[in-house]
Amino acid sequence: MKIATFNINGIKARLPALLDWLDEAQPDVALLQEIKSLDENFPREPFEDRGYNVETHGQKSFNGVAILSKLPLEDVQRGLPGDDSDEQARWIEATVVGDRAVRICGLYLPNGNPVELNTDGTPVKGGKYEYKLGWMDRLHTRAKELLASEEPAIMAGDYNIIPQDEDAKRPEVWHEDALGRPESRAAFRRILNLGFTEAFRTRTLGPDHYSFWDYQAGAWNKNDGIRIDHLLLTPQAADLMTNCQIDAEIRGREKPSDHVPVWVELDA
DNA sequence: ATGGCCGGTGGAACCGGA
Repeated sequence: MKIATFNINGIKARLPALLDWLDEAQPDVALLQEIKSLDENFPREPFEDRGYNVETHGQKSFNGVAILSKLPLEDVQRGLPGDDSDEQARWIEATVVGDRAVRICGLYLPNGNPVELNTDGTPVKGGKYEYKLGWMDRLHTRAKELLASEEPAIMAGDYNIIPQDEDAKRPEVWHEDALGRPESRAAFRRILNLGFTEAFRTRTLGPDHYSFWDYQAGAWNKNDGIRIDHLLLTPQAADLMTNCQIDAEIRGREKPSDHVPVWVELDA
């Protein structure tokens, strides 16, 4: 079972590029972020024509996540539990049944900039950085539940976290940024330390592996990127992993997203 | 060499992104 995550930065603008990649890469499951679309405006037909089941969790203008799956999707849940006042569409999960059932969660973790801190170092209430860290606390809670199930499960998406300095071409640029600050990295590690496997780094070590290049300042041409799109696997899923890759070349194509797909293959 | 963006909204700038 090939499972990919891809922040497409707008379904309407990305439709041709997304369909080209789907036709080539042939993922069984694609988790999409930043669809920037209401559910009723999402163009389902081209995906259904290709044999994908489509489940969306969108909102107007911003955010929005979706699951495309060639296998049936069961028990679809929308929204990350833990805060009924949170109206941002950043989480969707469903069970995909192949040879085995796999619980698959797609997420778009808040960016968190600008970072606003009180003099004691705590994030300012109501600010975007507090929202990011609070969202990660809720993710930690959901992650514990997934582990407790002792089933194959995956949490994949745009984490907006640069895990380590080697995950950025220019690490010093990110040390005060919400994507690379110590508090952000610690919150990510705290989730990993529950027992998750970050798929990419089990198979590929070293620098110059990125999943995002800014549209500005020729970032792609200079390979001035960051690695912020991740797939986290429960032990039962990690034991099934046979491959994990970043489709970086997609970034150099016509009208690309600023992110590229990252995928795993599970023997499931 | 240097500087450099893009999508959505709504119908011009502005917000949000990372």
